[in-house]
Amino acid sequence: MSDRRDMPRLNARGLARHEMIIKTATELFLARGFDAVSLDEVIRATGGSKTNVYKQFGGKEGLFAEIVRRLAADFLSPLTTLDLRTASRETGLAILGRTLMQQLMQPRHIAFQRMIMGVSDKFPELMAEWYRVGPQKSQSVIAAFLGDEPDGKRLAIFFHDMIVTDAINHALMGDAPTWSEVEARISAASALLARPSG
Amino acid sequence: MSDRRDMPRLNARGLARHEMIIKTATELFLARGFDAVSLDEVIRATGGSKTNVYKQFGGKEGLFAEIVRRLAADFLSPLTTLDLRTASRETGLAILGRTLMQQLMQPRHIAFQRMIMGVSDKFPELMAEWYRVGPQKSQSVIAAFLGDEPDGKRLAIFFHDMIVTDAINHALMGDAPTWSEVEARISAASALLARPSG
DNA sequence: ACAATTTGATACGATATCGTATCAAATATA
DNA sequence: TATATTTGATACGATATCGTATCAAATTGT
Repeated sequence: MSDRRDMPRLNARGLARHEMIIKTATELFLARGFDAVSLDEVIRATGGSKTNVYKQFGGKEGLFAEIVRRLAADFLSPLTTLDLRTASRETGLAILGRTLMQQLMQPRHIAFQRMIMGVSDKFPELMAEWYRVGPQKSQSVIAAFLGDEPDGKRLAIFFHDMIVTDAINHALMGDAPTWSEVEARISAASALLARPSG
Repeated sequence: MSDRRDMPRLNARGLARHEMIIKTATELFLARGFDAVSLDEVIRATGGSKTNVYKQFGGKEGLFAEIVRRLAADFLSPLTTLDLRTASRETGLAILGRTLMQQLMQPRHIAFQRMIMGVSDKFPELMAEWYRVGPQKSQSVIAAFLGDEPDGKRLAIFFHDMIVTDAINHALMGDAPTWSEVEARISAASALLARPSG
């Protein structure tokens, strides 16, 4: 329903404000969530005025949606540039796992996950979009590496959730695991799935 | 810092109000989260007056904390009454998994998980308490069934996260898996962990 | 250089929140 | 029965929110 008739064509100044609003609001939303951040606060921190937010994004929810979409797409970009053609099954899984976890354990991503889950009832479509470009994408990359074996898709989900879930839960409650603990789990999970019929 | 000097000794009426407030507020918080529910609304739906909330719980946050503690402890109670002494490793895991997922896939639990994760930055200790009586408890039961094998604790976490994570993610975005899909995952995970050196 | 559009600063209305305070009604206690 | 305590209903102050409206300043295009 976003009606673009009222959208001004952006100046250089307007474009700068557009990006600045997104940048500032991103940090505020990540730090405190959607509800706890007011538009007035975003504008105080950004400069300019609310005019921009309402003309360019339609309002607070539109701004939030734009921010979530940008963030979600960024976290997993390193995963697509790996070349695993010479790696063994176990080694390849371990490399995938480490690359993935290096991204997901960043405080920004932890904050993002908290933010998106907290509003998943209010914005289910945003959560769905996150899932597609987040967990689902990771699982696809893993499944592609596993090849065409039966149940490859399910095994990819298993591997993903084995190495990701508990670490993120701990991080969410301010008790992130050490990196060596993360690596230990990746090794164990890789070994588990590398075995013949697995 | 909850100072109990101002807490009245509860009447029969007072006790009834105490429980009624918790019951009403529980449903409201589950439905819409901590921030979106106002105390005035809780009282409108409960009857009585805000006097009770402030004298008995200290305020909105105290009420929320009490509610989270009660809910968290309830979800997994069925898990402790299972007798798996005659079950094979694979069958026992499957039974544990099904019992667990029957609880976790309930809409009330999905709402609870969304609620607790959304406020995990504001109330990290509440999230920690949830983790202890939730995932950690489940993992303990699973580990106990697996016995004293090396890495049993880690395998229990793996099994738990393999069957739980993806289903809950889908449920959170309003796309809960069918029960037969849940069972298929439980079977696959049980088989995976039932193999000799697993 | 001048007119049209976009952006900035600010004020406003309507509404809502939390926590406290007041005083009347109901209940418990002596 | 008389007194003390708890509960109910309500009002209040301070503060905050969103979305809109107004009008001046800056920038763009002709």
